[in-house]
Amino acid sequence: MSDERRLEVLRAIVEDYVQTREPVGSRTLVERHQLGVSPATVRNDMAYLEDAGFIAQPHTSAGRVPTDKGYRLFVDRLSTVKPLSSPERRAIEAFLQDAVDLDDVVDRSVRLLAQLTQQVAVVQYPSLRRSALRHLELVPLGDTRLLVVIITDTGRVEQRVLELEAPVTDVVPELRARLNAAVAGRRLAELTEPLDRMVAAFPEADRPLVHRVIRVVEDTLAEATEERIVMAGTANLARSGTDFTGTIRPVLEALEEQVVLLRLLTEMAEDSAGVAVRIGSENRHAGLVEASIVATGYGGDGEAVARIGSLGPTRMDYAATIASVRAVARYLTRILAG
Amino acid sequence: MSDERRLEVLRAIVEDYVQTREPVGSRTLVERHQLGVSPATVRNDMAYLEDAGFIAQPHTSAGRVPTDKGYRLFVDRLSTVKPLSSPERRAIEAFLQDAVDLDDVVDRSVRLLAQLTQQVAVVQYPSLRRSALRHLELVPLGDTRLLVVIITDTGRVEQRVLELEAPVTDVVPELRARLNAAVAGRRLAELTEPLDRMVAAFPEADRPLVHRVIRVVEDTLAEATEERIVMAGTANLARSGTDFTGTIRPVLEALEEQVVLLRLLTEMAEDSAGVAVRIGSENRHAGLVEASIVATGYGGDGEAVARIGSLGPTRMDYAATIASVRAVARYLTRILAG
DNA sequence: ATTGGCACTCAGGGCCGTCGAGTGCCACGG
DNA sequence: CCGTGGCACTCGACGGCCCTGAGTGCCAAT
Repeated sequence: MSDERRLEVLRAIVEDYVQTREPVGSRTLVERHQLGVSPATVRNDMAYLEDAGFIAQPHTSAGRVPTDKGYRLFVDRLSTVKPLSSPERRAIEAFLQDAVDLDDVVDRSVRLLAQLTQQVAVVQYPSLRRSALRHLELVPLGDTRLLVVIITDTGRVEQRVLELEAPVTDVVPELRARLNAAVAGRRLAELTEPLDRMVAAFPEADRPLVHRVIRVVEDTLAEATEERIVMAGTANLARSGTDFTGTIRPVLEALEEQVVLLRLLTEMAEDSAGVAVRIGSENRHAGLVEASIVATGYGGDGEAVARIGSLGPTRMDYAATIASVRAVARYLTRILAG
Repeated sequence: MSDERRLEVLRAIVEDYVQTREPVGSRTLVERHQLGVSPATVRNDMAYLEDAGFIAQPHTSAGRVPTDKGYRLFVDRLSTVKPLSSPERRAIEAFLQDAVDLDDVVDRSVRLLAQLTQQVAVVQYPSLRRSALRHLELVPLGDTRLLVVIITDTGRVEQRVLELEAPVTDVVPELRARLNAAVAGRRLAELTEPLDRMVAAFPEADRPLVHRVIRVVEDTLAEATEERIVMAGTANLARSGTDFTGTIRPVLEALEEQVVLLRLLTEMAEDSAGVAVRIGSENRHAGLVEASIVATGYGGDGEAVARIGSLGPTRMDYAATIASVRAVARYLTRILAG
């Protein structure tokens, strides 16, 4: 009874099931894969795998289906990422190259990934928290309103309107200059001290205004809830050979809850290859028990600035999906840096 | 043979079918509605309505189902908008009141409408083309790049980066001042002349820069393709008593094509009540032959600035949907104006 | 440990037969 | 001329029935 062979059987089951979407039995298994043993032997191995919780039968006298645990073992130990073909790579690069601004880059990326994986693609906008500041702009609007525009090195622009008690003073130009000197190129974590020092340079009377501006900048950068997510390929959920027992409704519902998605994306720990996989019930969300998510970070050198991922049925082609997600993330990172 | 009664029969058929989702026959019809005639009579009327193309039978010996033409007649002549209950109104108002910025307003509106109609809600962002400019901001990024930020009176902010041949000159502050003087409060259509006059005020050497900036502002405002659309409630497409023969896939696909959606929304002519309805095949789009759209404009006094709508199966409760769309549009307009 | 053999299980598909809602048509009466 | 009751006919939906075939577990043999 070789442990080796049992794993081989599991791999065969997963691959077969992913391809055919039908429970796979011992006979067809030995026919389609070169296992070198008889169906009876495979049956024994299957019994073992079932005891161990890697596979299950939908009903007596049916073939076996991988469980979440089975898929997990498969992606952890058995699957080898298949690199994309070089025409594919070129297509990706060309497609992303044409983007005109950040919105366009993100939009193209998410469509591209959905197209490649034939699943639902999800891209998180570059996080403000981890981005460095490029520029701050203060624009007086009327007498008592001040527009604060925040521009990050990833090209993202965020704006907030401040309602002031007192009329906007003419300290604004100086404040803009000093603010920019203090924040340029810094990240949120590195902001507090230089900003505090800066306040001291202003006369007592102007301090309230200065404080409010600083406050709104910090709040905006810290505000995790403001994270935006873009999605594409939801139609793929309804593909002909649809998976998802019953309806896709709970999945669509989960996808509309951006909060849920964000949590999922950010919580996912990455394995050594830099790609995280969450399988079925590992997603702690009722609507997603039949879904798997493959995600990775992108942007920034070293530390990722946001995440990108693909969501599909647990029965997905993990190797291909992982390859696609990785590829798009890599090109995306390159584009943003350039 | 009263024409009156035939219409009454059609109304009964539509109402019954919308409620039960089942082809309606003559007997059940007279049982459920007070038509005051016998089933046989209704059958004659039905035969007429079928000849006229307002209803159809899925198969011989089944009840009748309204056709697109039937629904059309229904919404045009037979349906009376039912006003929302006042608790509903208060809830809408309270919900929208809490919004903090434009994104939030739009987001809340679309979710709200999806919730009210139990369908897919769609909101077009306030159009740049029809908005008035509030402010322009020019921010030099490094030596040869210039960020142009455009802020409209609807609170929308758009940005573009210009790559320049020559280093950014110190004419930028002056350009900013003059630009703002020239454009403030104006709409796209009213821009050309003041901008042209303004160019003359600059020395020959700076003209190329000035022209490029003007160009990018005009382009951005004119660019219809940049229109953004926000959507919510796609999960409602997969509701239990699902309509849509076969799958919802084509509908999801159509919804992902923002271009298609935009065209639909803007093309729709409004009837006297200010609400436009497109039924089934009236949407010239293969994926939407089983869908109807109810839309109206919002924002701006007099002339609408963008559109909001709800999409569902042709078999929808038109009266209720129209009421909801109208209500949300009205509150949305009020919020944006305040 | 592996294998062939064997008895057993069970979902799915094809094949009626019944049921009932629904239709069209026609002849009759106000 | 319109509305009505009656009647013969249609046809999809539903349920029961049987058969088939893929699949299983177990056991004795190698």
